[in-house]
Amino acid sequence: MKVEKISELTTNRLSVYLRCLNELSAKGIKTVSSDDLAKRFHLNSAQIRKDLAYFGEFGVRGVGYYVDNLRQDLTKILGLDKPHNVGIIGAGRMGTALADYYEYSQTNFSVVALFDTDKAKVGQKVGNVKIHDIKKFEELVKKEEIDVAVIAVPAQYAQDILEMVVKVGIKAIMNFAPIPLKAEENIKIRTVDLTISLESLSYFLAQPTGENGKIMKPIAKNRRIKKK
Amino acid sequence: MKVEKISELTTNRLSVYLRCLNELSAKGIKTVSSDDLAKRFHLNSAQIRKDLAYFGEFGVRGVGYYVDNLRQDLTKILGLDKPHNVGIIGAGRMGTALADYYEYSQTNFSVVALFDTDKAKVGQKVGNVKIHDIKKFEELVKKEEIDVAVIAVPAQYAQDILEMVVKVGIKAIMNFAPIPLKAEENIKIRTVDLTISLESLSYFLAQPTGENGKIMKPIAKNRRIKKK
DNA sequence: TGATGTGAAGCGGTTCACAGCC
DNA sequence: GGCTGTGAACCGCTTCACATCA
Repeated sequence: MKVEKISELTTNRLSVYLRCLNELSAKGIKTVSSDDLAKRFHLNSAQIRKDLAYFGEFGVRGVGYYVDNLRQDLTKILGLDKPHNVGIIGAGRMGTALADYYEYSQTNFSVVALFDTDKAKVGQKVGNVKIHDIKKFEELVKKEEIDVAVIAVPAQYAQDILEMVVKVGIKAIMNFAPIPLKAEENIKIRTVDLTISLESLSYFLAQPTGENGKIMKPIAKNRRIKKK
Repeated sequence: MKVEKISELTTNRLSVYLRCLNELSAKGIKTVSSDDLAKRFHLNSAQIRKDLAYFGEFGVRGVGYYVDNLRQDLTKILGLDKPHNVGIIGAGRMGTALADYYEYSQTNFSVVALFDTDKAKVGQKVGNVKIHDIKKFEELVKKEEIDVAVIAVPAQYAQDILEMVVKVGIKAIMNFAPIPLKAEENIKIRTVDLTISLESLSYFLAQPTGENGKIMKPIAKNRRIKKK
């Protein structure tokens, strides 16, 4: 077992493995080999083994992995056995949508408060979640034991909001503002940038495609004739 | 200039560069060097130059890049000068939130239709966008010239929906179902998995942190004592 | 002189392939 | 015999460093 730092790519895949195992478990399957798992879900068996090996020896040679044991182990590794309270900052379209979405997805995260500067919104509710004045953020973080913040404000305010959030002691942040945020090393920021995602589809659609539909090459766009 | 295939990492960064240039342009700045750009926005100057070099020679040695020229070039490379019509499949929380969100974000994408199987939803409107019966998908794709699909249905239906979407000739898909989808090579699928994002925060919060707050190492979770 | 464009080096993640163990 | 756990090979992306050119 390695004790080096684990790549986020690895932990993301653990989430995927856990889902796969949940499916298998629901089907009543008791053990699974890395090869079997890989074939069923279009994964790579060597990668599964390597990812798991970072955290311990979960398999049995000649047999594979015990589905339910591994499910429990991954749940614990991912911290999905501990509850967290979420505060969403920005009660605009994105913020309210996320509040609504997360409220009804059964996870270990529960949304306990929304925050906004707009007086007209403060006091209203989205589902069962109340919208508070952003000035009450610190107070609510203490009272509701919020340990995760979701930033869903316009890009230009995002960095300032982040700094406020960090100052209050929150260490895990999900950012939906289309801008990369900067914080210290020990703060975890996960940015979901829907604009970049759309623009990557736009790029794809803008490509000239060959017979087989594959992207052939970029459009030459030189303003000058290349000497070499 | 290279003509190899371009990594998605590169094109994602082009989106970022374009935003940065828009900011500079708004400030009235006319030229910028890769070093300057990198320092202002916490990027890497060599990477900026390399990314741009895939598409042509946009810079002037000894000067840098002309902000407005480069903005235009990137806009064209990313295909942001051409409009696209989007159909969102799944008028649940996620689908309606996205419809609402995208409708008011000024991009070259416009949401023209929502689709659902639920008869109670069909006929209703989200903002200005009507919800249609999923059976009318092909018809609407033709009529409204939809060329981008957003999949916002529960995980278990996502793969089937994808296949329906592809069959109708759509080549660019954004997937919000928490499951990796499989399609042919010439189809572009961009998956945004909010569950994995949350679980990665969960993992982070579950880690034992040292003095400096850094993640020290994974929890040893071996069921057996390691022999070696 | 100053900044680009780019080959080469460096680095991290993935895949291979097999020794070791059940 | 079968499957894990893992060193080694491989591959692709990032960063360096400098020849090139306005």
